[in-house]
Parts: sequence; structure tokens; C-alpha cells
Amino acid sequence: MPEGHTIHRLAQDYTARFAGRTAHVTSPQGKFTDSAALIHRTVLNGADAHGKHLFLRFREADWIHIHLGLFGKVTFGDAPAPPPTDTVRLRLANSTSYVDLRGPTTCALITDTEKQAIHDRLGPDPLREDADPDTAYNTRISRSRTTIAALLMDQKVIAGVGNVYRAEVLFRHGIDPYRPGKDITAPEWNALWTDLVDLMREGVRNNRIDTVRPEHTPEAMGRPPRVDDHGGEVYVYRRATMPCHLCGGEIRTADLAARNLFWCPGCQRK
DNA sequence: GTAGGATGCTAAC
DNA sequence: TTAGCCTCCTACG
Repeated sequence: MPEGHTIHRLAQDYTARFAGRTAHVTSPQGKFTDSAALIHRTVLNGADAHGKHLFLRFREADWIHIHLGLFGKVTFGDAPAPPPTDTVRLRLANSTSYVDLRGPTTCALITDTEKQAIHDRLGPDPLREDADPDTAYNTRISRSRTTIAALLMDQKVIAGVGNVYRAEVLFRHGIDPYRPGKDITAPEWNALWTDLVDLMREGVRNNRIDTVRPEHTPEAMGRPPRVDDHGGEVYVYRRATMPCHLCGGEIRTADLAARNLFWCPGCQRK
């Protein structure tokens, strides 16, 4: 289940196992069969990621555009590939590896032009070298009455941040999630952005989200480690009604734009 | 066995 | 604002 770090990691992993080689391309589930046939036995020439969008490049200018949505999953394995289950939308296989894609919102063959259109409608991605956070601040955030919590989830404003990073980065900076974007100062935005770059890079390395500073880890504070299916150590995400690691106050949750927001009213007063 | 929820997003009202 | 998409896993009987 994906925020931007997952997608960038997938781009790396697809590249490591499949780039520069021909792949057997199939769609056992059937929804991508015709497109799979077009690129079957062609060479994967690389992968790209922008926010939560993944692009696999075949031949010169054909791309498979993948968006995992909320449920999508990718599973890598070593050859020989087991018989695919009937939910596998896309399988790539070569003599050493296979990879299965299940449950994506999007899996489609697109052109260079269509790919560019996707880049054009996405905001800067903290994990991309070409990201321009200043323009995002000057043109969107500093002019918006929308809450910073909602802006961080808007992929047109900033690409790749999801519900976990949103909640955690606001906690790390002591910022009230309901503050309007226009009240976020330039230094505050720069600090949020820089922190997201660091956190998400670590997320790519570890393939999970950890946001707790070294001095607040379970070991450092003598509390039991978090046990949850998303894996990482966090301050507030999915910790509603539990005590805050720092102030001991109760973590709160609320609906915000159809997603669950988590925050600590005691620590996030700015 | 069933219901419900989840790290997402879009089209339609 | 809501329904819908797509899958997997957990909690609850």
C-alpha cells in the first residue's frame, strides 16, 4: 500500500530485475491482455516515478502507466514463477525473476505525450531531482484558504505524500493540521519540504515509513515497539486515543476530505 | 463466514 | 459530497 516512497522503490526494483532484457508479459486476470501482447518479448528500457505514478518504459516510447490506488500490490519473486492467481493484472517474467501486479487503479499502455500530461498535472515530488517546492509554495500553498492537511494530500500541490507522511510531518513540525495554507510561512514550508525529502528517501531505502526521531524511539524511551501492519515507527498515524509519545496527551482523529486525519492537539499548536 | 477498513483517486451529483 | 473501483486482511460471530 503505497505512498510515493513505495512507488520510487518499485521503479528501482523493476529496473534491477528486468531492465535491459526482454520480458514475458501477460495479464492472467485478462484486463490488460491486449496491451500485454503488444509488449510481450520486448525490452524494458527503464522505469520512472512521479508521486504515486509508476511508469515502465518498453521499446522507445511505450510506457505502462501504473497507479496502485488504495489496494494495489506488487510482488517480486525469483524464477521459476508460480502459476499466477486470477487477480494478477500484469506479470513480467524472465529467466531469473517474476513480478506480479494486483488490484491497481490504473494499468494502461500510454505514449510519451500522455506520460508528459501526467507529469504536467502533478506537483513537485520530494523524491525527484527536478522538484520545485518554491513554485508550489508561491502559487498554491501561500494563496490557499484550504487547510495544510488537505493541501499536503493534493497531488497537484505536492506529489507523493499520502495519509501517513501527511500526519507525521505535521506532527514533527508541531503544526496544527487545520491551519490554512496561506498562514504557513515560507520558512515553515521549507522545513516541511526538507523533512519530507529526508523522510521519503529513508522510506525508499527501508521500504517502509519511519518518522520517529532517534531520541524518541521505543528503545530510547523504554516503551514497547509499535506493532502494526504498516510496519514503521510513527508518532500519530493510526494511534487515535493512545497517549502521545512526547506529551502523553491523547492522539485525536477526524475525517478530513474522506480520509482519517491523526494529530496531537498538545504538540501541534503552531 | 461475513463485515469492515486500508498508505488513493475520479466521475458524477 | 458521495459512490465506485480494486484486493487483502483482521475482527467478530
